[in-house]
Amino acid sequence: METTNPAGLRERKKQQTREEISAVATALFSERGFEQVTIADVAAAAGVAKMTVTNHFPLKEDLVFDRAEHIIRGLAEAVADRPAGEPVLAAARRFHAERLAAWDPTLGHLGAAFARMVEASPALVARERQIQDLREQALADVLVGQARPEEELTARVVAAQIAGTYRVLYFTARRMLLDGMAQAELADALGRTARRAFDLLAADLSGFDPRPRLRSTA
Amino acid sequence: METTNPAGLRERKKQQTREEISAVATALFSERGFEQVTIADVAAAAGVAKMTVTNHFPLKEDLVFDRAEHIIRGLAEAVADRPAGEPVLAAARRFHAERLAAWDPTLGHLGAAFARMVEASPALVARERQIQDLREQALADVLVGQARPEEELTARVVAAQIAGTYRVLYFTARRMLLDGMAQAELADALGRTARRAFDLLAADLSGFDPRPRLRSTA
DNA sequence: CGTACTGCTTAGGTCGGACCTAATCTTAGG
DNA sequence: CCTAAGATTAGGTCCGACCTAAGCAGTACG
Repeated sequence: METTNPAGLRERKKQQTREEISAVATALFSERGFEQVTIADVAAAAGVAKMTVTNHFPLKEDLVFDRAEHIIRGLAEAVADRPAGEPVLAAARRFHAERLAAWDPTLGHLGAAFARMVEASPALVARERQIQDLREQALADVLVGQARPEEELTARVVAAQIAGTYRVLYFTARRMLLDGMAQAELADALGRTARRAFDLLAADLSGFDPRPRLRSTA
Repeated sequence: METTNPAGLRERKKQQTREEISAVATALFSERGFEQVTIADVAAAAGVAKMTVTNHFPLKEDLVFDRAEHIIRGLAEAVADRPAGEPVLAAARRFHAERLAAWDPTLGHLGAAFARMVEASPALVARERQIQDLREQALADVLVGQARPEEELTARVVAAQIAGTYRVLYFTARRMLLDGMAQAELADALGRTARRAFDLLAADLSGFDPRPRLRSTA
């Protein structure tokens, strides 16, 4: 039977094919742009059949975001597995700090070339947002599952706030990259920004009004 | 010249065509399901050329969400035009209450049949989320534009929190509809839920932990 | 009041992504 | 070995997105 032998030759070859395709695709995409490369191009360049590409990557966008599952599940699992007594928000904050310390690029810092490629393609931007929506969904599912029925709304609002903060931090990292910030500086800047963002999350923002003074109409 | 005569016969005919197409499409979609109807089907049923459909509705999904622009801009404009001295969160809360009082179905209560049609189609669910992301973007643009540079992060976090709350309320309305709640009850329930959600937004949620007591692993 | 212009609509395409079926080949396990 | 499982292949269909050129119906202006 042997469906998922972790080290079987079969499985290794499959992964090898998958990574070969992914590597070739990323190269083509950053060279010519996502929309200017067809799946047939990728297949030809990788020396496999078109169907093999779509078997490994059901959507063309998956060729770029091949760690989507990891991004989607990570936060939800970290919150689900948090130590007893740790509030949800603290767990989310800790998880972000941990990922940042491990320099996990799924927080948004996959490199300037990658960032430029994504921003140049509406399809990739849309897919990126969808992945982050799914991450919010996964987190909400965990929280709703743990909450009493009368807490469901609170659980969903908390999930939205946490996922929203992660999203803001993700795009902030992207903007820093595109502005040409060096990696050494980026790590520090991201850490500081994350601390500020999570502090804001816990703070009372009901008085926020960026326009209290009169200024000429922007 | 006369490019946009508001009451011209030309313009009226165009709107008439647009609405005819939209009506025919909605009927076909709720009858057979979104994916089971092609653009050619819609064109044939409406008695126009395929190109006419795609001229009025660049994406197939636009045949369903033809008020997208309205949804996207409404919140941002309400916040941008808020009275002097009114905090952002208060404006967002007031706008939601106003739209609910006017029974504006873009808050999520477009009818159970509509809700079922959307939920049955991955493409429509994705488009719906994208519209809500664009709404967040629009709000963030307004707030960032009004804020001082050092307030930018705060502005983005606030935008994410408000848009997140709107999204939670939207899907809560959807769930109520799908659960078969009657319209009379729905109006009331939505109002109460909205008040609770906006209260949560202002409250300190940093202690939220739906699992403080030990329960057997869910 | 007729004519020229504008721009909505039409016809008939191309392109590419998503999906399908059946055949082929390779490895794992009996 | 030899068979079952499953990865890969070949060759196709379908349909949404997009294009160009031509047709046609209101509008504006002389």
